[in-house]
Amino acid sequence: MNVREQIEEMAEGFTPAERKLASALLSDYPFAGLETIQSFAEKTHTSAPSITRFVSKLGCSGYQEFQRRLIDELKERKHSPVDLRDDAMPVGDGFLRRFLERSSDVVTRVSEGVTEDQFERVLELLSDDKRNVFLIGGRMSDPIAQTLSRHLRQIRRDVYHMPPDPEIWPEYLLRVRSRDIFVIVDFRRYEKRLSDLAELAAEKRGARVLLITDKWLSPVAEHAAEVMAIPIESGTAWDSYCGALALVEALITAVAEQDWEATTKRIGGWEALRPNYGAVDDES
Amino acid sequence: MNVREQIEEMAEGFTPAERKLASALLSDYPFAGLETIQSFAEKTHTSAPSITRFVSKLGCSGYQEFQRRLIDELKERKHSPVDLRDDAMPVGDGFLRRFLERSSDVVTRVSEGVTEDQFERVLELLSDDKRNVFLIGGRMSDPIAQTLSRHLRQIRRDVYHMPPDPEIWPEYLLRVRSRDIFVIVDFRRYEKRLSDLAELAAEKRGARVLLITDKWLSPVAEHAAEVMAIPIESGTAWDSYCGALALVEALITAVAEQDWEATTKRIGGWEALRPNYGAVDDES
DNA sequence: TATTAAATGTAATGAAAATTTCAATGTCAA
DNA sequence: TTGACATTGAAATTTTCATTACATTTAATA
Repeated sequence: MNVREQIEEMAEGFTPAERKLASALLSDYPFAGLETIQSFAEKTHTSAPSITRFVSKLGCSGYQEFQRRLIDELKERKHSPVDLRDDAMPVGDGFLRRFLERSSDVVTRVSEGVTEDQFERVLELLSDDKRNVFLIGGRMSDPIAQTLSRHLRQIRRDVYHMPPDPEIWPEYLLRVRSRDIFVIVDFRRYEKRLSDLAELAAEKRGARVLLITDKWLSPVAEHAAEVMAIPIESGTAWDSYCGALALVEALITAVAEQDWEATTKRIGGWEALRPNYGAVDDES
Repeated sequence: MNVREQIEEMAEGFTPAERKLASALLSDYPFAGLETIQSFAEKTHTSAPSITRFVSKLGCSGYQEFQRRLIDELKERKHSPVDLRDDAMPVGDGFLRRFLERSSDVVTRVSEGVTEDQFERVLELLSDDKRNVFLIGGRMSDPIAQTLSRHLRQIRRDVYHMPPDPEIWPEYLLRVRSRDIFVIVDFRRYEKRLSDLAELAAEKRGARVLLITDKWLSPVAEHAAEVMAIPIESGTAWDSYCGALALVEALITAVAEQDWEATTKRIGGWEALRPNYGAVDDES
C-alpha cells in the first residue's frame, strides 16, 4: 500500500507529534520524507526519535526503509504510466494498437540510456577493421546479437558469432587478440556463462567488451568497457527488445555510412557470389 | 542545469569508470543515484571513491549534495503541470536520436498493415496446440523468426525452427500434417528457397502459411493464408525490422496471455530444468 | 620493453545519521 | 493532589555512510 494512503488510514491513532509529521509529509509528498531524519525533525519542530517511532508505526523497520518506500513509489509512477497516460491518446484500443504504442515508447527511450557520445565511441570501435569482432547474446537475446553479426559481416571483415555452447568457446578465444571487440547482449535472467565469457575475454585475452543490457545491469558489466543500458519494459509481463534492435540497427547504419564506398563494394562483390536461387526480386 | 544534461555535455572527459556510472544513472534516471553510495558502486561494479570523484567532477561538493540536486529536479518536475517524463527525455538531433525517432515511427505504423482482426486470427492459429508450428526467416530476417520460435517454445509444444539449409528440410516436411502452421518471415531481397518451401508446405502438405513481409510482398504471399505486410523503411539506406519485432512480440504476449496458467506452469517447469549456471540474478 | 602518468579500488578515517535509553513533562482519573 | 500512563526530546550509543590517503593496477608513450 501507498504510504500516503496508509497515513490517511491510520490517522486516528497518531499522537500530536505524529500528526505534525504526517501533515508535513502529506503537504510536500513525498519529498519532505526524503531529507535526513534530523532536518525533517527540525522542520517539523519535533525530534528524530519521534520520527523513528512514526515510521515504525507505519510498518517500516527504520527510517531508511521508509525512504526506500517513498522512492520506489516515485519510481513506479514514473516508469509505468505509459499506458495509463494515454487514455488521452488517439484512437484504437485494440490489443495490438496498445502494444505497438508501448513498443515505440521503448524505442524512443533508448536515448535515455545511450548518449550520442557513447554511441560514437562504440561506432568507432566497431568500424576499426584492425580489430576482430566477436558477438554473442543470451538465450532470448541472441537474435539481437545475430542481427548485428549478420549485417556487420556484410560491412566488414573478421566478424565472428560465438556459438551458444561454452565447450566450443576456447577455439574462438584462442583467436582473440588484445584490443579485439566482444559484443555481448544480456538482458535480465542474466546468464552466468556470458559473464564467464566476458571475464575470460576481458581479463585473459585483453579484449574490450561492449555490453547491451537493461537498467538492472547484467553482471557482464563488471568486465565491460562500454555499458549500454536500454529500456526493455513495455509494461506487460513480457519484455520488449525493440529498443535493443533499434540501437543495433542504428549502429549498423552508422558503421556502414562511415565508409560508404568500402561497404557498397563489399556488398556488391558479395551479391555476385550468391548462388542464383538467392534473390528473386528486389524492386517495387 | 539539469544533471542529465550536464552529464551528456561533459561526457568527453569521463574515465571508463565514470562512463559506467553515467550510463547506469541515465538508464534509470534519477533513481539509480538515490541509493547509498555503496550500493550504487556495487551495482555498477565500481567503487565508492569513483563515485565521489564522479560527482565532484559534476560540480557537487559531495554525494549528498548530488542527491539533493536529483531530488530537487524530481520535485520541480512534479510540481510543474507538464508531462512527468518530459524532463527525462533528452532532446537533440544527433544521429542516434534521429534514427530512433524513425524506428519508433516504423513500429507504430505496423498497425497500418495488420488489422486487429487479422491479428486475432493469427493468434488463434498460433495458440492452437493441436497444430505443429514451423518457423523460418530469410538471411537477415531469421533473427525475427527465431525470436518468435524461442518464446513460443516456452509457451507451447510442437514448435520447430527450420534450419537454413534446404537440404535438411525434407526431414521436417515429412512431419508436417495438414493444417499445421508455417510462419515465414521474408523481407525484400526475397529468397527463392523460402517461396519454394512455402509452396511445398502449402500445396503438398496442406499447411497454412503465415507470412510476415513488407509492402512489396514476398513471393511467398502466393501460398500464404495470412499476409502481414508491415513497414520496414526507416528512411535510411537500411531497413528497420523493429516493426516486425514489435509485431512478433505482440503475438507472443497475446498467445501467452491467452492461457496464462498453462504458460506459467510451463515456464516454471522449464526453469527448474535449467542447469544452475543459468540465471545469475534476477532482481534489481 | 621500460617509464611515466592516469585511473581505480582497498582500507583507514572521520563525519553524520539513526536508534535506543532514559529522564522530564504533560494529561487524566481517582 | 497524587499517581499511573503516555508522550516527548536530550543525550548516548551504535550503525552506517562518505571521504581521504595510499598502493596497485592499467594504459600511454617513448
